[in-house]
Amino acid sequence: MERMRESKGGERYNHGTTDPMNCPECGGVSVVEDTTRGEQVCGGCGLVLSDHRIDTGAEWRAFSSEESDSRSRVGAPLRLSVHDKGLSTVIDWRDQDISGRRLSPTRRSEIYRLRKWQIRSRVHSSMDRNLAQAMSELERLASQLGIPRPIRELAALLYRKSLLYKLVRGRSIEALVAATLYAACRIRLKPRALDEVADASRVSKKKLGQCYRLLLRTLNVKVPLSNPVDYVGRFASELDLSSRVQLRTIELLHRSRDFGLTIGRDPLGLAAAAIYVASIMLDERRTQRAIAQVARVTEVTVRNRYKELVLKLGITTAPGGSSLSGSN
DNA sequence: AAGACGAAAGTGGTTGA
DNA sequence: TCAACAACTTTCGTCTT
Repeated sequence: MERMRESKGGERYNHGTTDPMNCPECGGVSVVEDTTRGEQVCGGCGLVLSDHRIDTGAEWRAFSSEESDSRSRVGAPLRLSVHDKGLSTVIDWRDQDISGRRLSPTRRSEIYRLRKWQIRSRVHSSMDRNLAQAMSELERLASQLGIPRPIRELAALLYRKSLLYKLVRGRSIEALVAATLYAACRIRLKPRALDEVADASRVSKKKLGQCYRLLLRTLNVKVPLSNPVDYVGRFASELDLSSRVQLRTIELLHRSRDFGLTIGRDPLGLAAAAIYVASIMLDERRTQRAIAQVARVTEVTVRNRYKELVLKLGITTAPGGSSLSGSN
């Protein structure tokens, strides 16, 4: 019972959002919500994962459905990718009240003072300044890579955690932001190539890789092994291939995994080669160069994987030349 | 001419002594 | 710390369609 009360090292987990991570203590995934206490507790070892959770439910009671409908709350949802979670007050620069009337001179000087302090207080600590900068970099990077909102929010959460662990010390904000985004994509099974993320940010691939590994080690985040199948959808749509080709590609990848062809191989190259084979099989041929470009590997790698695939899966080249047929 | 193929040399990361 | 190693890249010449 005593164990239930201890919160890990003064750390605060995200409040009011779903934590996608396992328990840092036992790695368990069964998280129990204790709504009366406002706590999130690991069902495996009893560690309190977060306390002071925000009750997002209504604070009023309604006794009829009309009453329930007539009461509501408005406002933007909490967003972790905005440094103050979108909660801060904004004082307009216009000297007008809500209905557009001009303010009296005394009122105006009062608002002027309020505005000044509001701006001063918004970014008050070094941590907030860091967050503000990091979150704008995150937005820039994520929109350049076309990464959807939920993954950005997860990246923001990872960044907030790494700030708590003081990982940014001695590293560039850009590198850590890029690393959190890369990790978030992989956690949500929408992996991007390390190259791709490094290109979009001003961070070298090496730095990015170092930051990423540090992130995993320190935050104890479990990232699923990168699976070539996860790349198929994106590559296929970039190459304008039909869903038939996608399905065939996935089938080929499953079979090649059974043959042990995937061990130690770059998943990007595997996905590329499988797409190449499937595109020929289903008569939607794309060139090795085009596929290699999309997958960010070289044609040589596509060729090598393709050769292995054809050899081990017993796919034969028909006398006609370019058409391939599987032997099941 | 474009695309595919293959050889050779070079690169960065991992492993084991 | 260093050498060996596997996987991958780059480059370039040749063959095929």
